[in-house]
Amino acid sequence: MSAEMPQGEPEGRATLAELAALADVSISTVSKVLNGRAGVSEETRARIEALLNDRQYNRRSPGPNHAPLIEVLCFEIASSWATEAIAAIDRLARERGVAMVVSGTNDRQKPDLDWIAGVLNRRPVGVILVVCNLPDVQKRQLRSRNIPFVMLDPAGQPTPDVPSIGSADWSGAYAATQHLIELGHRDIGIVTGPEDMMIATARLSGFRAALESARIPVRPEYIRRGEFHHSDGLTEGRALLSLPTRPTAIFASSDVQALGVYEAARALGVAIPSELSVVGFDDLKIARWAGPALTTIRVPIVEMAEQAVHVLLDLTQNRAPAFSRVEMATTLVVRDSTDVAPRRTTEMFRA
Amino acid sequence: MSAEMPQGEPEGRATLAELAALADVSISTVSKVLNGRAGVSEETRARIEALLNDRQYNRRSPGPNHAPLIEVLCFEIASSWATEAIAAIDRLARERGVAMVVSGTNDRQKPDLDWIAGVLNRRPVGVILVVCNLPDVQKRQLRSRNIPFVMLDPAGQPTPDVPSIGSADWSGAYAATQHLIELGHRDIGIVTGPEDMMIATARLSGFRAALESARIPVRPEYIRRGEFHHSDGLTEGRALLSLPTRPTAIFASSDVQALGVYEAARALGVAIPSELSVVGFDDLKIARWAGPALTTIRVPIVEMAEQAVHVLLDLTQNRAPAFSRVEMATTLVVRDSTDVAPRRTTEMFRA
DNA sequence: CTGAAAGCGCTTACAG
DNA sequence: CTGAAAGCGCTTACAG
Repeated sequence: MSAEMPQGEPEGRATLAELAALADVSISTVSKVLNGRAGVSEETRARIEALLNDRQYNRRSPGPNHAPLIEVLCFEIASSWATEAIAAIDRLARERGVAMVVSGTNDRQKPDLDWIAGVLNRRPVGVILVVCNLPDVQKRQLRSRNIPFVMLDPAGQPTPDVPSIGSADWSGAYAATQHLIELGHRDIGIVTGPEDMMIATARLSGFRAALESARIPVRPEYIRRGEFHHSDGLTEGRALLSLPTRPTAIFASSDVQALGVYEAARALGVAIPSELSVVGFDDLKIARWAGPALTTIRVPIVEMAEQAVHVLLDLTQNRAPAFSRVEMATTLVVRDSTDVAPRRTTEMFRA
Repeated sequence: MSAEMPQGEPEGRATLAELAALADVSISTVSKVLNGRAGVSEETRARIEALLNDRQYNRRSPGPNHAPLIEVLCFEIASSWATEAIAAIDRLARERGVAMVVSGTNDRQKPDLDWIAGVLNRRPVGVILVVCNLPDVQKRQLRSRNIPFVMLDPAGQPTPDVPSIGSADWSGAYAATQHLIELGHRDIGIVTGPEDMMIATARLSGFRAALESARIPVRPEYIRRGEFHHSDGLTEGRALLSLPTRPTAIFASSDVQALGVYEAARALGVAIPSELSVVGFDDLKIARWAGPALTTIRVPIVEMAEQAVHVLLDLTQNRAPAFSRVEMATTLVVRDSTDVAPRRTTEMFRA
């Protein structure tokens, strides 16, 4: 037995075999639980999970060599939204002496195949999912290793067992639309986000509800589907503005989209806000910088990110969070891109 | 066999068995070389080491299965520039199976006090400094631990012993200014970046040089200092446009600044580009989205970030990089914010 | 749902 | 110096 023996640790970390003996099951079964595979009764799974937890399986030993990490998985890492969230997470995590590993999803809603392997290897304190979700297997893998996770503005139907932090998208969209209605607009178009994203659906739904409350019929041709990108705002904005009865206001489901609508309007010689009012959603920095400055719905990204870090650190200390889902209030920010509706008849004949 | 199978990779990473076959030795021998054990002839060892290197065999770092990490330290993590760089680094690093730890500097040019401690603890494969620098002590700490580092667009005087990747700022500024001169502008203002940042100095210097080449005197009141922010573009832009002889063109040292100049012009009722031409620097996405679309100097952020990762991974394998400093070419991108100089006296006539 | 068994990638003591 | 063989920790297809 040479000095190379790596088992210098006081207890040595548990092996599957030991755990199997303790739980009175086979090694295979422990392995399944550890990797979130199916084919284990709920009871057995619970017993083994408790054991894994108890024996700190594969858990980094706390001590001088412990550099705590938070994993952040982002959909569209280069988007302004993700950027502002990352910056906020970084600031708060740094205060707590926790470093931040950032990964992109390669622009899909689910992580790369080898992402989870890296995470399990790194043994982070927790995981924050920014506008993306995890397959169930991976959720189970994280849970069995006692790595908590939180969703930030989840795109899919939030699962009740995962704490998630969102924004009040429906009421934001309602407020945006109401603002336009109060300005006298009746012909209001919308560029939506992708159908499979909850936030897009919520925004569309809030838009509809506000119109219905005001007894304004919802015209199908005024509803245009798109992604949240600039190019979608441009394409769908152009489509809306080329309609026989063109809308006098457009609600874009994101600020970036709204800038696309700006470009469409510019190209077609439609003046904002005198001939067309535009409302965005998010209140990114670019909303303030646009010309004219964009009226939009403020999503409190920084506060949301801070919540996410707090909840995660609570969970890390095995403190249950106070909620499973919270939606932070959105607020209407009126700037220069919205104005009273132009008079239909005169405007139509001149154009 | 479900779709979850993680072994879907076409090539997978090399196994000892494969390497053994290639080297025509036993698995045991490869294992010995891999772990620095004695009992292998120098010749065999060299052959196998070459192979390991060649096949990018995943060397296990000290500690139980260590996942490789790149550290990225960013000045102003939420800036568009940093964002685009981070996204590019992430993409490339992920391809190589390396994760990315991102830290902000709390908006100073040097890292937080406890940053280096975390880095040494995490034992990253290397460090990328995005628009920031390290105190000498920390450089020495990294060197002594064999952790290579690279500067991306360094703000300070580049030290010859640290590989750094920049952009051709001087020639970019020269090209921007020349473009304005060719359009007939003579009264050209500039909003610069902070004096202590090399890139700001280089851009100002290129501006001056172009004017001097064209024998246009440089008026001191046309040179306004600022940070690279929107607010500086606004403040200094307003100052320039309020001058008795107001400039007909403004060169902003960053795109974000240029949008600030847009806002100043809007506030003062100065039309772009008919009454005022504006050129930016960076070619961020927002440059394309601005109204009018911004003429700017393209800095190849993505290519620069990729270079940084490549150099770092080269250094990791103890291969010296091909250079200590490289500046990637910038290019003039003409869009809609620049036009021929207005005739001083009849500037109201243009439609 | 459960576990025996085959197997994988790796390490190591040991015979040649 | 070299490699056959035993073994370790783990995963997984499959029989029950």
